[in-house]
Amino acid sequence: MASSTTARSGAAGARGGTKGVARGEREEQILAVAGAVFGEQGYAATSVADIAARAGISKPLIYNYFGSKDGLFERVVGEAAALIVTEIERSARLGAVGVERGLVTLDGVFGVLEGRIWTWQVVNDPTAPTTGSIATVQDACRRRLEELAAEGVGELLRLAGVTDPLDVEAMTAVWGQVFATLVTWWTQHPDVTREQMTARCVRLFDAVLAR
Amino acid sequence: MASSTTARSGAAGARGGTKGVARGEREEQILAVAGAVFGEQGYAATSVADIAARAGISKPLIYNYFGSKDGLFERVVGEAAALIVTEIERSARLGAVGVERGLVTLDGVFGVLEGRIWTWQVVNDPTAPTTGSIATVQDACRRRLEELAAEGVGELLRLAGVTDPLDVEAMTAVWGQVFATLVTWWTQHPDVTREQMTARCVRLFDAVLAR
DNA sequence: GGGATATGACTCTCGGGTAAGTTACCACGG
DNA sequence: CCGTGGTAACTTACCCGAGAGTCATATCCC
Repeated sequence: MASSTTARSGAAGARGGTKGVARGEREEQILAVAGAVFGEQGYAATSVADIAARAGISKPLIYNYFGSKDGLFERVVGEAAALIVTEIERSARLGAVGVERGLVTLDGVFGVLEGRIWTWQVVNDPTAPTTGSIATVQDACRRRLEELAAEGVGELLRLAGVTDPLDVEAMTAVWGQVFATLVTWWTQHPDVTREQMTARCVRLFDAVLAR
Repeated sequence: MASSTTARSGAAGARGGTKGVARGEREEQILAVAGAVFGEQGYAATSVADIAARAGISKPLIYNYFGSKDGLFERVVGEAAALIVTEIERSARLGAVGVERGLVTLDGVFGVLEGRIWTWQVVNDPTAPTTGSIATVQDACRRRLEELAAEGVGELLRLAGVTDPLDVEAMTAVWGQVFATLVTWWTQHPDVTREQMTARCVRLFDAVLAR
């Protein structure tokens, strides 16, 4: 029964078998590699085979651990979103108001992202599926940022005598993108430290905003 | 050998044949449909078969006319980019300065986009190929906007005493995204007229910017 | 009849996902 | 100290559907 299963193995043959890496360890390794690759190339342009190759393992192992490409991506996004949301909630609790609050949040996010820029890219990946549980996770994270934005923006505009709800809505969208742009700009300038980046934001806000 | 080619056609059979539509006419029709579909779903999520179905024709006809999916998309993006670039160059020649200039450009772009919002989506499609001639066309269009932005932003910051080149670079990126966000926000609020949108921009700039 | 316009049915590649088998580690009895 | 079986980790080789791109053929107008 077990004598000559198939002629599959041949000379070189299949050489599967454990490499002595425990499940948890392997899982973290895959998540780290997947985060980097997804962040770099985007969800759509990344194949599971890519990640397997970069991690030095085979594709089915990834399916064994995460079930599907989406399952893997969801785990990656989940970790990333948790990191960011935790940070912006912490920043919100610091009690800064108005523009100051925006700056504090930016600084906090810069801190969390140091050395793991893919975190931001992955949560804001425009090529990710727009429906399903992945989108749910991404949306939750973005909505949290949006909430913070809406507060600060509403206050700012009220002071300036603007009350139209659509005005506030549009401005909130703008501020959200300003935030994202500053973060993205930073991720593209690796030589700039977090402190320098925060100082830059302060300078620019001072120069441009009427307070 | 040649007697009975194949049993391909059968009873119902292929029913090709001209429908009396001239080449130029058909081409414009396809471009119009393709623009709408690409703008709505994005490059990656759109199949050539989708466009053919929406246009009421068959897939090979599109290949006959445009050679490839990329060829078609490039034509669509080319038209869209030309429209936008022409408009922002026209706006630039009007001679407005500083914040005023930004508002004039926004208003002009709103005007051009009325009733053809896909124009904007297609040029800024994040799922389009990032290399090749398509990217070249998109980049040229975006770079033009960036140039305009750099001028206005440089001036604004100089007045406020900010001269660091990286500051200017970052702020230019921010302004570019603010512009894009306002346009995108408008495309998502079809009930808002161009005039209302321009007025909104004026209000928001007044409220927020130090002039 | 001839050329332009049009199509059904096909091929080919890429990438997600799976089946089945291979190897290493580990506990335990002798 | 040496099997020996059970299980967890791992791989090769495959399936299958979607979508880009092609070929041979069919119809219409002049």
